[in-house]
Amino acid sequence: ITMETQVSNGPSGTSLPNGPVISTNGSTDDSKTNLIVNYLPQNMTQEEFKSLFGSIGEIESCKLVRDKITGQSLGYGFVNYVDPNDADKAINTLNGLKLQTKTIKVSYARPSSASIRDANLYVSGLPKTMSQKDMEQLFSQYGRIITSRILVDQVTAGISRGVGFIRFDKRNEAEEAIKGLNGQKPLGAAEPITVKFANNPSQKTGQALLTQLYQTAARRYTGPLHHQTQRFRLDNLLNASYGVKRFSPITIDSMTSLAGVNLTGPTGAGWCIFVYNLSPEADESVLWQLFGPFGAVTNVKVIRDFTTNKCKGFGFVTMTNYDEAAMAIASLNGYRLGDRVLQVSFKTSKQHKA
DNA sequence: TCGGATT
Repeated sequence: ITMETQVSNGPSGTSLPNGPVISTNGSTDDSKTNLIVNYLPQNMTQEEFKSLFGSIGEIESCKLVRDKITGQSLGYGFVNYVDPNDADKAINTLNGLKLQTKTIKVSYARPSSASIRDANLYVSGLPKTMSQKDMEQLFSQYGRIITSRILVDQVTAGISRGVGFIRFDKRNEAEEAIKGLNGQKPLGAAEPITVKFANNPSQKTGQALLTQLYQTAARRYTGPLHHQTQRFRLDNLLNASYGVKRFSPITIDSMTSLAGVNLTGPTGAGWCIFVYNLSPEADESVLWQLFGPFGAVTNVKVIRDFTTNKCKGFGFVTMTNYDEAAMAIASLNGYRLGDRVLQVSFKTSKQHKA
């Protein structure tokens, strides 16, 4: 039974226990007081959130939305004011406010409803030349777009990574967009795009979650002392690596002269490392174990054959900090893992050499 | 012997 059915015949202004005021048409009417706030800084706390929006006027309720497992902020929240005028004032004064690296967005929240859930799409294979506006234009034929984004390379600042997100107002609009656009080539594009429902933010591996937690904690509490500690630890690791057997001793300096390396840079958030000569049985955990000791690892991937599901002999590791990535490469290139000698280097952007 | 990408 839905809430609407329960209260639709009740008198105007019926209050449910602990609940909002229900209007005669059966829906809560907080459309003029309830706001959604997006693009909050990752480290903002519930208290800071409440304090910021409480400075505008009396708050009926507010909630910073956090990950169920880690408790980490998901970067957005809701504020319900008592007075609609305060909600209006909050939009006018706080929308577009720059907090740290983020520009927050403050707008009226859409009424909570099952039909607006799971309406978020993940799009990949986009032409690098396609702008956010182009993408919106392509998708807008299927419904009302609430938010959209194209992910860009962090260093070249602005080059599209060819992947993005589109949130529709309604789930059925998102479904239609998948039917209409998945596997299709946009106007004049060479490759078809992939359109599917986006993952939830908390669908990472346990290890990746731990890494993210660790990194967030490190960012929050780090200081000069911590940095020095980290350096000291890396020096120890480097010294320890002298004992590693190598079939091809190589220095970081000599690596930079290798073909393709000059094209290397951090993609997304970190430095991508190519690991070759993994066994067919290799899995992600071996990469975490090999690279984790050198510093912050955000992602590992073992490339497998689609049909056999066996490792194709190589994988990728993304590390946040250049120094740590360089140290891992210097230490693990030539490392003997079982009966194999690993080759480890920064990933090149070349397809492959003949 | 260099993928796929999850705000």
